Amino acid sequence: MTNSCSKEAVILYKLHFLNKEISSKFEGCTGVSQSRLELLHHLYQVDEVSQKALQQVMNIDNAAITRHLKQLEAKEMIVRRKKPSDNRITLVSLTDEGRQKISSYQEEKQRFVTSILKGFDEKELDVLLDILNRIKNNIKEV
Amino acid sequence: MTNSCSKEAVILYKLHFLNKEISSKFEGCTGVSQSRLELLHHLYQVDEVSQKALQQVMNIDNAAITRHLKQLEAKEMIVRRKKPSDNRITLVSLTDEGRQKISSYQEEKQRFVTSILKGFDEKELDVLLDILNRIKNNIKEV
DNA sequence: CTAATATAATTGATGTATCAAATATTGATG
DNA sequence: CATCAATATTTGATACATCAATTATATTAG
Repeated sequence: MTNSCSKEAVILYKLHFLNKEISSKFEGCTGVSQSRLELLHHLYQVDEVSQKALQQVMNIDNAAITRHLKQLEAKEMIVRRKKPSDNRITLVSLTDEGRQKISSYQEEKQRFVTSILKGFDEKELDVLLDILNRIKNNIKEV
Repeated sequence: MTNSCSKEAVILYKLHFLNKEISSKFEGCTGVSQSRLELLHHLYQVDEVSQKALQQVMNIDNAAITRHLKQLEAKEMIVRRKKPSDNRITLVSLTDEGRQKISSYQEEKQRFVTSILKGFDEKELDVLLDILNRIKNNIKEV
């Protein structure tokens, strides 16, 4: 892959590779997947949300939300109830146990991310953030 | 996700998000997944390889290789045969049609990656490459 | 030579994502 | 009010990855 490819192609390849590695290690270190923790993080910041709202903020498929929540419900980390004023809508909220558990996940995550970005100073982090934002904007136009 | 998080955590999140977007658009633009094209690219550069060797260079699970190849074989893009001197080993090679098709995939990929990295000059690409390499090295030690 | 071990590939179970179709409920219109 | 359209969620089919167990073959030690 490294030879006979444009520099851009190598970057794309490395991004892909990196992400696979990160996802795998993330789960190993924190005990939860990135997506799952992101979902929990959103719930952490509110009292109650509809699945629809969750789905939109997470930019993930409806079906995936349903399935995540089903599992989290089974583990008693969240509760769901129908919105009284509109029975189409399901409202989701964390249980107390859920809320507690997230704190420790977040700590693990912070430890993880610090080690991944070890050796980067503030200025470099900003450069990287800027790069990621620019790529994100480029993607939107594809 | 953007609030109440360390800069590092935001970067991790954005990397994750970016990759999801890229994967999705990549497939839409090129008609093939990143992994699949990477596999084909490796095959493109050699005459014949064992599945084992493919698996190692791609850093992907054995089972995933088997299943990719099964599909590619069904589409007549590759052929497989047992290595005569060791029947445990399966050797894989592209068909002529496979070889042709890859060329057009690669063109699409180049178009795609160029648009994703639009606005980045040579020096910035090097900076990004360097960053990705450093992160990769950090991950190895986690 | 035969039993134990190692290697390569495959298969089955599982996790997480997608899309498309089905279901339930609400709202709006003739 | 009856029907039709819109909205939220769920389910089923598919894709692609993992791990663990299985199969087939080769190698090695006794």
